[in-house]
Amino acid sequence: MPGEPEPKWRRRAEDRPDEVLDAALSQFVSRGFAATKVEDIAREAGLSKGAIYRYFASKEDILESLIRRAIVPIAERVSELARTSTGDPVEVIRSMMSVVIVNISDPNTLAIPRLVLQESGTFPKLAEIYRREVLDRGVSAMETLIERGVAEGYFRPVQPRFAVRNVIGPFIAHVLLVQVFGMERRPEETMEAFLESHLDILMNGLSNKPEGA
Amino acid sequence: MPGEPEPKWRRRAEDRPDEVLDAALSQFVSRGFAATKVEDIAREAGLSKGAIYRYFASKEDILESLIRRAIVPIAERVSELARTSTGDPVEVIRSMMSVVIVNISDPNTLAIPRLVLQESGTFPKLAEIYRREVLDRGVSAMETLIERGVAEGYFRPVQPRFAVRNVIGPFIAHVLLVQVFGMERRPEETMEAFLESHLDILMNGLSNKPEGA
Amino acid sequence: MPGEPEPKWRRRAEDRPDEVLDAALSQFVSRGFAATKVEDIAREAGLSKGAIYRYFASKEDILESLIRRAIVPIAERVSELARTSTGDPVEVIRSMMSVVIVNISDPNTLAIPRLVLQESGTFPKLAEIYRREVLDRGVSAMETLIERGVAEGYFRPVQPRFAVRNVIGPFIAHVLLVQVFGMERRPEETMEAFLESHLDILMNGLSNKPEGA
Amino acid sequence: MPGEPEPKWRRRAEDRPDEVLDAALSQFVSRGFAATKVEDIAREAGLSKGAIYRYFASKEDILESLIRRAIVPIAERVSELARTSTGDPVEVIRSMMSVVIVNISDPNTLAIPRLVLQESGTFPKLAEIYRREVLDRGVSAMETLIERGVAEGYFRPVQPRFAVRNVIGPFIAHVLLVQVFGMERRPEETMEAFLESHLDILMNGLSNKPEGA
DNA sequence: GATGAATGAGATTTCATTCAT
DNA sequence: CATGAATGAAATCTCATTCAT
Repeated sequence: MPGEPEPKWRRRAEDRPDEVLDAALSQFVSRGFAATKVEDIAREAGLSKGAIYRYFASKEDILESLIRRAIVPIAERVSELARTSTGDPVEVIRSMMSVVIVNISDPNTLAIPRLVLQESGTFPKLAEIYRREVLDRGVSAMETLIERGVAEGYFRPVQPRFAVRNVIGPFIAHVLLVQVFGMERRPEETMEAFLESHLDILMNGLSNKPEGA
Repeated sequence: MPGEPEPKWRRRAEDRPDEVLDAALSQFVSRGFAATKVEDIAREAGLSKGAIYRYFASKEDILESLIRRAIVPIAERVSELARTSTGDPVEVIRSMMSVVIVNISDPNTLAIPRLVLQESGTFPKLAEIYRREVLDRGVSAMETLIERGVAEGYFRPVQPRFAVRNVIGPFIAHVLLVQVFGMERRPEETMEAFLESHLDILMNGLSNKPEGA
Repeated sequence: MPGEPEPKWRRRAEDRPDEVLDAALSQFVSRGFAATKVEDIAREAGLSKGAIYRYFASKEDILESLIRRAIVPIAERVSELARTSTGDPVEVIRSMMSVVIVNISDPNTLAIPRLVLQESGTFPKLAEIYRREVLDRGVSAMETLIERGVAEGYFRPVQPRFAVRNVIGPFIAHVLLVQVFGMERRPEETMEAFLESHLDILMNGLSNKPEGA
Repeated sequence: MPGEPEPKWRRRAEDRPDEVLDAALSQFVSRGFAATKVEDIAREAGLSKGAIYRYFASKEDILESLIRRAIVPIAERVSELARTSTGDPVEVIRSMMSVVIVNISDPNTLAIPRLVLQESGTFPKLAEIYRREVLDRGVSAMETLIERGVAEGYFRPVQPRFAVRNVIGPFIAHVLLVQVFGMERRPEETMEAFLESHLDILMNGLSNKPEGA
């Protein structure tokens, strides 16, 4: 004898697309695109299989929309970075890295490049979108920064196009080892500690050259 | 013995599994595991769909076998590296990197970690095998090497577990940018040039510390 | 009364069903019943999908209503024909044919038998309705007419049940060839010219019998 | 304890396509293309749903193949007709009509034009194929025949392009009335009787012209 | 009433795996 | 043994119909 009939569903056209993408992201990342059923996404998004197709034309469309949605804020952040890059390049790099660390720590942000990586074989378009929108901009901003660092005497005369790899590579390695391959991490190995180590080695090198040598 | 007709269609049965794995590798990498049909593999391997199942229990079994087969020589090489690691650690790292470069340049070798990466979402077992057999050994060998470098005064007092990321990360970044995301590479950007740049920055750092400062 | 705003979006509810049927007819004919979506009909009728179900119980109900609606005037016309059939049967046939020609030239009238033909496989009920309401009456009226023609000496002693086919068949052939199969029509091949040719051959035959032979 | 294990299925790749088309024809005609499930066809053809797709790319492909297969012999017969058309055109027409009657009496042959008619709305390609391969040839052969009949004095000076409709129309009317709309047929109304009636009316007309008038 | 979001049954199509030949 | 025809489970996508708003 409940007074309220409790409706079977609710109309929420506004919020659905984002909810579907959220659900899809989580499913794609944990099972891979091919192994995720549209019904899995629907269930997690809290609606029916058929309703998904009101918002997306196909499963592949969901994937692509997902990547595009995630890319917008990243691209904006990168553009901003390129503009504000004045003063000691080391400090710029350090603050950039802090941003990266924050993002890397958020599974949902990290999920995007993971997904692009995972599915780039099957959907080359994804890799291309990501490269065009994120990498081309981010990498070239970083190159410009290093170039300036060299020109202004902060850095040794390195080749910026290569040096970029030394800046971002260790992060990628860290994420792969820890997140993808599940290498166990000791308690003291925090992201912050890793950042300090990375910056130290990046700036000063491994070599123990006695001064004047 | 020239009397033997030597039928060309008869190949040694013991070679078949390897041919199947070769074909599977090439297909899996270019289309992804899920999008590859057993028939595709059969066609490329030059035998029939049914024959595949004489050698492998399932499509997944092919994938796993593929990873296992590729891992054996890598693991051996890594173990050997750990043993022969005497003398100037810089030289050891340099020669290791040369080996890495050779392997990275071979699409079929590079294909393995790519594949593991691609399919780790769907088959966590793959990531686990790869980690256990390759990363755990390789990374710890590298750690040991750095540890010794620090102990013997070659290197500054860095944390080996972090420093490893600075050694391998730039390679990973390079491969991802170029191979996965298709960032264009200028003619002068050879692997060898990159190796020199990486080693230089890794050892000496970016920072332009004036002597005596 | 010019003070009334006369909202254009409000149409008389009693017109709606007819508008739905008009829209459905046009859609069914051009795409077939199965390939027509209820939403297509709704869009063409200028109302929403849900509103359709206020007037019709199901898509099939629309189809059946459509046929029934079209059949009423035809059946009436046919009954009238049977009554007014006095005097020279040739003239009756000629005037009947004129009516047929007018109707055949109107795509919407022609659409009904086309639709019945198209969907009779899936919905035998349609064929049955059409036969009972139109053919049974029309054909038997025509039979009666011919019978009288024979009895009164206008016609040769033919079998009315067969002769009917010679009267209506050429029209059907014409429509099929031109409308359904798109056989090109020369400018001089007007409906009127065809009617004259048909009547001439129907009455006088093809044979070139010399008088008195 | 039966000695023979009775295999679940049999390999008969040679015969399958034709069997599938036979089954499809029967299903399409009785239920319409859209209402026929691929599984229905499979069941009637005696194999599984999936096996259908070894021989045909899609359900639509089955339909098209069906029409094409049926058209080949018809087109050949028509071409032959055009060649052998010498002597009294009335006799040619009579023998042609006999052929038509035989074919019309075979449900499977009649099924093809019925199917084309039914599905021409949804698949205009079908109508086009049928027109190009059958009608264009058949109709023009008939036109030529009539033309010759007129030229040689057998026929009155009719317009061949119209007269064709008087020749074939009554057959179409007959088939539609009887087969599609199920008008009941009396025992004496055999195909042969109809043929004689049709020929008589076609040649001599309905009109009861008193000799010498 | 009208709307169109949501449902869910069902249809097509794919393909790993089996097994007659 | 090899082959590839055949199976059948499963996945994507469609759309008539319902019902919250």
